[in-house]
Amino acid sequence: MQSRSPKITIKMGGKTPDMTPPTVKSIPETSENDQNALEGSSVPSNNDRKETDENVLDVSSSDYSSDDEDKNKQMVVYDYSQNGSEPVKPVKKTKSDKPRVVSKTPPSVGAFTVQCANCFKWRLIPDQEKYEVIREHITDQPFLCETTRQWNRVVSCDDPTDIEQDGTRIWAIDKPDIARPPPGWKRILRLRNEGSSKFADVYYTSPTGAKLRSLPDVTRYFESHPEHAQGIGLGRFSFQIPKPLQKDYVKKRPAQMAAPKTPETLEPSPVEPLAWAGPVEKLDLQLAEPLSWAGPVEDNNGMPAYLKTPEFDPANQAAKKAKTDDSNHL
DNA sequence: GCCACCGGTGGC
DNA sequence: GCCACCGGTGGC
Repeated sequence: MQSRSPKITIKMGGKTPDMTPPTVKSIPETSENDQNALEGSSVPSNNDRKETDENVLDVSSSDYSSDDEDKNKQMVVYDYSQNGSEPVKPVKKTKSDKPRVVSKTPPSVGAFTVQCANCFKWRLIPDQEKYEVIREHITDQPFLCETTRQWNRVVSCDDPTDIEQDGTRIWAIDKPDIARPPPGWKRILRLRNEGSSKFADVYYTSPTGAKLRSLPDVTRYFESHPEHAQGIGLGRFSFQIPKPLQKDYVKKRPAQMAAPKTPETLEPSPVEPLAWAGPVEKLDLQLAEPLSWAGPVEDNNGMPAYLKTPEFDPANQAAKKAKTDDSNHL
């Protein structure tokens, strides 16, 4: 096994001949977990959530070049994110005279991949169902290259990785050990567009076609359909969503403003910090690109050109808000 | 800060 | 009217 972490680099947004080696840095947040995963420790460090053996989804990015929206959108999932990197945000600068151009179609999951616990190479999983089977017991039954024999594929740790983080997709960390949906049920993961307040939504469709988006929903459903509740515990349902590696994919909630300390003076406190939420500053971020749905994973080789080197250093957040796009000019 | 949950609504 | 999608927030 490799000594150090295989690198994950996500690049997207700009096109840049790679002048820098793939930057591999640990993602601030995920990195610790990654470390843990690496060590095989199962203890999530400070984070309450255990994110040790996550899977990572990669939702496509896309290029932004032409007017035609033939972009990729894929999501890939793997296990053991033992590494991290600072994803480069798809910052697209445009004259934002327009408040915002909503309603782009959100990205979709394009592929599932799981990382071998030995060699850390990623193996594509043929379909969601197999992926869910693997994910369900990923902690107790770590995924290995040879696991692919389950679907008659012969691959070993000596073979090259199936897929790389090359900036053509958006990657996200999935939660481990999520139960498979009960028979007749489906678990649906809907991704949101970049800049949304959440990365994705999970819902379940029942055998009767009902769509449930929370545990209380499920409970209510079972109450009204006792006949379908047969031996199905709530433990079979999980609404946990994956976490994007791209740190800024999800818009952060503006910090709560502390209440003014001073009780009062006679002044009518003219102050009013407009809520000034982020549209402005984040603006560049939110024009990601017109994403569209790239097909299945097979084409993972025909990667569109938009690679950008992440000069972005996780360490210096400063750059974040500033124009990252300087570097982004086409 | 994260996440579970649910309300709102624009587009169909 | 429905529903896919998004925002917000309370609780941790």
